[in-house]
Amino acid sequence: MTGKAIAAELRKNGFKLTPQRRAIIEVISASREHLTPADIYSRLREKNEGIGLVTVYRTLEMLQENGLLCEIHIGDSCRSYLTRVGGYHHHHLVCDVCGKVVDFSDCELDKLENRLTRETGFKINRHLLEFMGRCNKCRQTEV
Amino acid sequence: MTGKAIAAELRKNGFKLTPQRRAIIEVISASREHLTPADIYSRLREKNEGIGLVTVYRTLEMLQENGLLCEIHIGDSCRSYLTRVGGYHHHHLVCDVCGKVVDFSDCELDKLENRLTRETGFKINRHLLEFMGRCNKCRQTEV
DNA sequence: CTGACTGCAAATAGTTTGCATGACG
DNA sequence: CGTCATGCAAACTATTTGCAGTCAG
Repeated sequence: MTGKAIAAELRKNGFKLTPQRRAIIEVISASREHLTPADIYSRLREKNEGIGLVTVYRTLEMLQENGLLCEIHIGDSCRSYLTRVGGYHHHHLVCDVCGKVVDFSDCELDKLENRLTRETGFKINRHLLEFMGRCNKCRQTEV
Repeated sequence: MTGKAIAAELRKNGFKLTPQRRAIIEVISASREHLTPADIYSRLREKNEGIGLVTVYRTLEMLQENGLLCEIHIGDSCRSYLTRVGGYHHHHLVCDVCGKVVDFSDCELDKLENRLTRETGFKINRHLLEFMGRCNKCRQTEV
């Protein structure tokens, strides 16, 4: 999903498109990695975008509510990291060493979900699935 | 896993069994729900156990490193919650409304894991899987 | 005995809120 | 123009660290 597509989506939902929001969307769209709010903030600073950290937080919250970016839980510290914009259902494969993230979408969990629904009486709305390991590159570099 | 089993495991690994640690283990073992560090602390306080919040944090960290309890990510705030002791591989089904947690162990992810390994070159070490929804009871109570 | 453990206080990190100002639509 | 958005400062929450005293083994 491109930055422009996101902007269009926001406009459609009645949100204002400020320079700050554009800048934040651009940074997220341009990155292949996962980013924390602080990461985004510092990248904006490097680009000399006058922006407050508070605005980053508020914009991220807004984007998330609109399903335009997704959360990820990495490592022991379970802080949320934000990955590039999706809009589509997908999951992550995260490298413990370098932090590289690979997306994948077919999680084949329907059968399991159905079984759990049947056995527990839960109405399942969503799920969180993440694989953690070591990427190809890091397998070679580290012993 | 009982509190005693955990104590034995700790002793085996060369950790000291202080009254504080015993108390914390007891609280966790007794609870069927997920608990935050603060939850555990306040329960201990109610039981008039003289204990510091810091000790709770440090003990939890220690237990986690020994694989004696497991983390869970709930809701939007991705703070870690700690559930009853496992030691065995399992996942959670969490109710968004009341916080009830159901464990399940057979996640049927081997096939997916193998495919991802093949396609990405990752060496996958572990995974995080959680289902979120509404439990049987809460489906009836709320509209 | 002695190193591991505790607990206070203070530091740190991350995030949220109040409020006056500013600008998108 | 009105309303929503920004950004500073300050509040708040969660967690970590320094350090002196304490205790399990």
